[in-house]
Amino acid sequence: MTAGPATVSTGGQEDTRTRLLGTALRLFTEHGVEGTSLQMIADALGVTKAAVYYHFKTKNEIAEAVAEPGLKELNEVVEEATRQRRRGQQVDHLLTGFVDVVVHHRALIALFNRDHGVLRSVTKSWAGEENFGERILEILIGPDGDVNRAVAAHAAIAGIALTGGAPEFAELDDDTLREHLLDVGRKLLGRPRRVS
Amino acid sequence: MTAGPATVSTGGQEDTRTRLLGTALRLFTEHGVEGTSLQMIADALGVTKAAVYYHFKTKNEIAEAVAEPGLKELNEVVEEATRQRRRGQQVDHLLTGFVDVVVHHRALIALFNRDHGVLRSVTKSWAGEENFGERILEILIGPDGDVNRAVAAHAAIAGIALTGGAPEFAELDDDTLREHLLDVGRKLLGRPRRVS
DNA sequence: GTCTATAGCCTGATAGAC
DNA sequence: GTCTATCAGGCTATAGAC
Repeated sequence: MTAGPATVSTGGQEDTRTRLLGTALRLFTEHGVEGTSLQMIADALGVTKAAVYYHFKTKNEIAEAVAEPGLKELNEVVEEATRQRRRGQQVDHLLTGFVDVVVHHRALIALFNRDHGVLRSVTKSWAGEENFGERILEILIGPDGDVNRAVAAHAAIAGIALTGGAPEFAELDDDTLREHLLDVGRKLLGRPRRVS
Repeated sequence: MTAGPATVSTGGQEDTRTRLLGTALRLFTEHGVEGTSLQMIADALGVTKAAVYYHFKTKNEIAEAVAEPGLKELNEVVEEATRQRRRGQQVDHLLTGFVDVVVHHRALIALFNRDHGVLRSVTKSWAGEENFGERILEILIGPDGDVNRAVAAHAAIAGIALTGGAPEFAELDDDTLREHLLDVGRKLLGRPRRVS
């Protein structure tokens, strides 16, 4: 929010682009991604479809750009978790970090749960970073993990992401939702509750 | 499978319809629902688009018809669970029944995970039966369930469905997958392992 | 660099002829 | 019952004005 252009060397170029992403997010939230046409975005901006096409070559590029903040945060969480020494710390860091990202960007997640399904948009590959969804599962499962552990890890990621974006819990405040989602992860991954 | 027409009083009418559903399922599995056009279905059948429209008024009707066997089974599970006397029995019956349906129809579930997300196609309303996804959650949560229980139940349904349809576990045999998915549900819902 | 105008091709969907 | 012809609307693409 507050996309202040400040004094960027690129000048007003970012202006239309960010304005476009803003209204795109608004329309996506309102009508879903598939339910939002480029025409609607163009009309809301007061420009033509071709003007939209100039900034983003495809509709998917717009969706990716909208999702980027959340994916970027999640990527940082994964990298931080990888740098942890002990395996228990890796799992705990990843779990809490994942839940934080989900809670923080739950509006975004609710959006992508509508059209794609989470495993496709969150767990799959991201622009640049090769499939970092697998990296998340690798850390959670561990080197000596069996099938049971793999199923549990998979269910944890899917359950947390889908539940975090569920409209039923949209009114819950961040802290409460985070605590309950953490509980889901801890039950499935067998991590004890941290002393606070 | 083995859609034997047998001797139906309606004559050869069912023939084209079932043939259509068969190829539709095949194409859906291959390219996803959104990725399959009516043109592709018509071409694969050797007919025109309008011929397809004669049997199904809309593309969604085809998808619903393809998903119907699984939804029908799930509905029976819910009704059976409702008839159970004690609440623990209701939860156990629903959990095992849900896992059974997921495992049995995992190809179908994998299909709908791709385009909709499970909570939209499995948990939402079904032709005729009003939103029976809520009925599932009601039973799992129970009359005196708090928010923590609601989040756990939601995560259990989502986690089981998405994990059951995940391609990573497609090669697993039914019994193994069922056991691990049951474990997920038991951990989240706090049900002890049944003595076998 | 930024946008308008226009067009191509495909989709789901309808109306009406055999 | 089945198909031809046709429609409005979607995304993608190019040409050219400022």
